[in-house]
Amino acid sequence: MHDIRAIRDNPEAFEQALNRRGLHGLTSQILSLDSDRRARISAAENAQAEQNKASKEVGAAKARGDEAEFERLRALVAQTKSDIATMQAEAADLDARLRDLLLGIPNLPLDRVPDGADEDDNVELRRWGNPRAFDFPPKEHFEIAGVRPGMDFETGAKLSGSRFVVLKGGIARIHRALAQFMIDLHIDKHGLEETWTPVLVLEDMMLGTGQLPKFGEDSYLTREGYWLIPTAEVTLTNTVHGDLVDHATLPRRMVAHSQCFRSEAGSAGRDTTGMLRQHQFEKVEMVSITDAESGLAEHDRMTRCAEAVLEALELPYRTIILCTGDMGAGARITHDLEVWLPGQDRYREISSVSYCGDYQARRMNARYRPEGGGKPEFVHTLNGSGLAVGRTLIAVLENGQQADGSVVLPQVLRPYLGGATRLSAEGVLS
RNA sequence: GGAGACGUGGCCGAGUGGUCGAAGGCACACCCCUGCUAAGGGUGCAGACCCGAAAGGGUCUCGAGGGUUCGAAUCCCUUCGUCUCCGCCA
Repeated sequence: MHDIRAIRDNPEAFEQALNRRGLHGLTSQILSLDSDRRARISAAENAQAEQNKASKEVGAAKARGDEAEFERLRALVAQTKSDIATMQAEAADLDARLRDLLLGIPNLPLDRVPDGADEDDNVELRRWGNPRAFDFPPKEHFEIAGVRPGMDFETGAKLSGSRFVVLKGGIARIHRALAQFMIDLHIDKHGLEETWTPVLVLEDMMLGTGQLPKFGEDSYLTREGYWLIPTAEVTLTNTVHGDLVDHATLPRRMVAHSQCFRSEAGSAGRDTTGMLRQHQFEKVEMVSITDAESGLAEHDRMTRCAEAVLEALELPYRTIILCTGDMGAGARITHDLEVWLPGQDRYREISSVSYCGDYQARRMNARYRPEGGGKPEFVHTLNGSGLAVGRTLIAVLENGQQADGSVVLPQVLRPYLGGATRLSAEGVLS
């Protein structure tokens, strides 16, 4: 959510920044609502001040036993009461409308974010690793002989419908090993705090990180009113929801391995084969809560944390910076990591690392007191995948596949696989 | 699921119809004293919003929403959250 005062102080800059997001004319709408709102508030407050004054005099009159004056003032107060209620209602209505409008407006891109309409305008920052040269046509993950016994889409569909999968045997173990490896790397090498959170949350948390009010159809809502988190960003970030945290505890760097649930409304027909896009998947998520000064540096640090996972797994990738049109609503800048998938012969998103500034913090009302005292300031929040586990599984399988249908696995997974380094063409670890 | 209790400022915790935005403690900031792995004294210190160049003034907020009342942290209703006991259960 945006700071109305910042918009008032510099409407041109705000409008220009929104234009880069493809939004036009919102600023004048906001300002006009805001001035109406303030006029109403002033009127209501002045009326209230008068009533408060009269109320005090009522008490004084009563105390000195002046019944006539008491009755006169009482009647006066009663009379102005309904007027005040009307003015207050109007002010509250305008305030709510302004808030709703502001809640629906995306964050402002930083200057360094490239302008663009869609993913074609994203800018590559760097590449790591060389895609392997195959002496046979590489297959997609679900076509590889060694994978097929352990990746059961039929049973997944029977149990839960499309976009669900059942993993078995060696595949299930590799999947689990990947998640364990990632968490260990982040806590042992990167200094993040391992965190375990609920996957069902209250509605206010979804508002806090920005999934609501605009993107509710992307997530699942239970009968009891709980939302299933689409990412642990929701729970990790909202750990400071409503808090005034001690500055000395910043930055807070957390990592969680969680189930994620997405309805994938709007992506019907995309990535329908394989387990690239599922309704339920696992992700290792990183979240940092920082102060205003260190947010951007933290963004680079977090990007490095995610890149380190891919490098340890020997998976070629590229890091791109998303253009204004491709960036999520809450972000001021986003780095995507795209891993090389030889079966698809292209790079695919496997991590997204975003710096949100104080956008989420305003929604959550999460603040810290600056060092040496002073007014509380909003924290800055960052989130990034480190990494999407299912997609990492795909990348490991496709990049390690052999002509005979077996798969050579990354060395770093060995301790997590009972010493195994290969998945045979029959789907057995060895 | 049954019964009950609770929700106050950064934290703890008093306060049961007006003099309460709210005692006291802790934490924090500054000052004084003292002098060394401590302690003592003083002062300040909730947030949001509105008006104002500022000084300053005003409004609201004691989980949230509504009600009673001239007046609500305090009484009533609803709701969210938390806790305890019982039941069930991984």
